[in-house]
Amino acid sequence: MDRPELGFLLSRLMREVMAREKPILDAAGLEMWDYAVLTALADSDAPTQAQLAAATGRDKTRLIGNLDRLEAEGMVVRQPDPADRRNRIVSLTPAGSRVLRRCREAIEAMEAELLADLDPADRAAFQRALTALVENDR
Amino acid sequence: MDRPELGFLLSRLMREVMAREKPILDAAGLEMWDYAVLTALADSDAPTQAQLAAATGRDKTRLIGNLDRLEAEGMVVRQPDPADRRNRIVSLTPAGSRVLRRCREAIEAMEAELLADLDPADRAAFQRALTALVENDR
DNA sequence: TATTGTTATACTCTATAACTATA
DNA sequence: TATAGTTATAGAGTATAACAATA
Repeated sequence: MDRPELGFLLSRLMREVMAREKPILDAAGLEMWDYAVLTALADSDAPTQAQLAAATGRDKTRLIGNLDRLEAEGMVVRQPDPADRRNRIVSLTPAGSRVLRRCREAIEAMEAELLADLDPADRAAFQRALTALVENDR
Repeated sequence: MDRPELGFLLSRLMREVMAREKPILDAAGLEMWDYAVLTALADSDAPTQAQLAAATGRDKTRLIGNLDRLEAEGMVVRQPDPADRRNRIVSLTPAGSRVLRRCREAIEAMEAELLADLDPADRAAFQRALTALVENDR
């Protein structure tokens, strides 16, 4: 066949990455989206739920279930914004930070293994290109 | 933040690619999965539905709706396999081939544009790495 | 009995529109 | 009136099990 299309390759690789992430997140009691939310929280500074929804590309109504669960498990807290009490500021708890760090380390190790067979120069170019493509489409 | 994770980057890029494919497929009256099925058909040789399901990574029960629609629109035909009449052999019609070729050309042009800003060496390495990663995880 | 394709069912995920409380 | 967060509802997508025809 022709060279496979980008969409085809990306979806296959995405499926593989998710399959390898699943046991790690399961062990931490996290769903895929919980992890995305925790990661976004670690990278932002005291976001409102609306800002957090935008940062994760998740709809604000769908974010709520994740936050409910994460809050019930003590990984995040929601506090009213004194400046505008319609907003709720979301932040990581120490427990949430710990869980996130553990997952992140395991996932980075998994990714290193996944990429291990690549030629080192190709690996670097791959990561550089991927980052650039995502930056461009912002 | 740390370097973004592979899963994060892949999902963002995947989302962008799908967003750019959508108008092309809409114009052809195809859903995303219809296109995947047509592509797999062009690359395989007279597959049964089970083989086609495996090739697309789609469950056999979910494939049926796509085939029903594609057959109703005259893009594929299902014929009983004379050698084993439990099987149904799926094949592209000339009309299906035409639609597929038009979409494929448009999508390849879209991808070329998407990758146009990359350094040429990085672009080649990116495609090489992506292909290798998908091959490995087969 | 096992397998291919199909249908039926329940379950999850998603999108949309109300609702509340604040502004 | 408009906005942030929440809830409710309906729709799409998915997984699973059963079924008919054939081997």
